[in-house]
Amino acid sequence: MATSETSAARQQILEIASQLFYQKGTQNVGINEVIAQSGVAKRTLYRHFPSKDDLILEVMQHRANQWIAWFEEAVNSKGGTAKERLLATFDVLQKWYSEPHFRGCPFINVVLEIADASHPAHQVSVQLREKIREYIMQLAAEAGVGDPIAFSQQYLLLIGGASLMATIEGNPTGAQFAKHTLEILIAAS
Amino acid sequence: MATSETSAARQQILEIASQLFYQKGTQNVGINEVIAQSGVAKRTLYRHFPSKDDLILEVMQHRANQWIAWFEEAVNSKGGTAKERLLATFDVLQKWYSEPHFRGCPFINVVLEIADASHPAHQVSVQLREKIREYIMQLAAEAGVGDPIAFSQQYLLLIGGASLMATIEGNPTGAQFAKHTLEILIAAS
DNA sequence: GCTCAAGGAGACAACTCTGTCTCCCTTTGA
DNA sequence: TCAAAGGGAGACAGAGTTGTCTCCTTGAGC
Repeated sequence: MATSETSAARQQILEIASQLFYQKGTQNVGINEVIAQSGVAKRTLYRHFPSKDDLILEVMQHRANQWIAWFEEAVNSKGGTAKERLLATFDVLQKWYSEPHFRGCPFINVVLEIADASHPAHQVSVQLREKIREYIMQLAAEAGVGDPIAFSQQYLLLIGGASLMATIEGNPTGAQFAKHTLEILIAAS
Repeated sequence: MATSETSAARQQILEIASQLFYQKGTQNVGINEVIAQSGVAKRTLYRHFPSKDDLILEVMQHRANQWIAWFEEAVNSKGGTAKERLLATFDVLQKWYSEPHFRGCPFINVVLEIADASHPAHQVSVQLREKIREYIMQLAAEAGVGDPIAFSQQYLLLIGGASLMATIEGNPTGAQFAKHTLEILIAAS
């Protein structure tokens, strides 16, 4: 029997909502559109998700888990020294920015789309940033960077800046500027 | 006689809308709230601004003009060498991030809040970024930086990253990380 | 075979939003 | 003096939103 957590309808709703929320923005997608695309009854959606905000939260949590796993895996599979992997992060990101349906970093998008800072989905993005920082800090320590904590903060600046450039100007090459900056930071440390 | 461009009601609407849009987000402020706070009739608002999108556009254009003038003035008044002024930009920004009612960079906010990239207000932010870049490029050239164009792009990364950090984490100290990074970039050029 | 949860279909309530419209008053320039 | 424009107050249309409710069907485990 399909339990409440693994039911096909639930998975379908999450998948469709994830796509729609990303492509059009959470605020520009109505529940009616989600159920129409999912081929699911409204009653069914509200049985699994008490409110639209709950649905948004769960979609973002799922997306964040997927993203960090994908990111670390993509970087680690590049191999090489820790320094090489640090630099490779921006190659991975540039590929992401260049994907045909890229419409900005979903975690930046959702924070700014939902102006209310107390919205739970806001925390998902903050926590993801922290996970990224910790991963980078580890790589930096391994690469022998002088102050890995400060370095990881500077990294957050660069990844945020590059993602913003990709989002606002639709320009994926911010990643290369960031990579170049990172190289200088490592050399100077 | 108060012409259509300088009328008191028009100025009042722009001012109130500017505040409300910034504090709560353009999408979370209704026309009814703008007119209630402005003490103006709905008919009057629509006489001056054909639609809410027109109002948003005009508010953002006004804000962008104000911002770049304020920024350049604040930096130039710091005096010192071109290099010192370049670095001082992030002191100016940190002060901005620390203001009591700071709620993120309004130009980043509006782009991501209005998910539709074809909205005219989107262009205002893109153009402002370009104005910032040109201003920085000039300073960089004056400071004897090797490649002022590439440098100005890297600067956009840093200002975007710092503004994002201030917005998402409510942490104004991103400006100091950015300043430190900028110092290294200048030294390495 | 029976029970009960999951699901489909969709009406409906109770909002909110933008933009239009009417009616009337006030100010000002010719 | 008078016409025209600016403005105030607010009803209203029309579309949109989230979330609730009823009624019906299906299927799996006991």
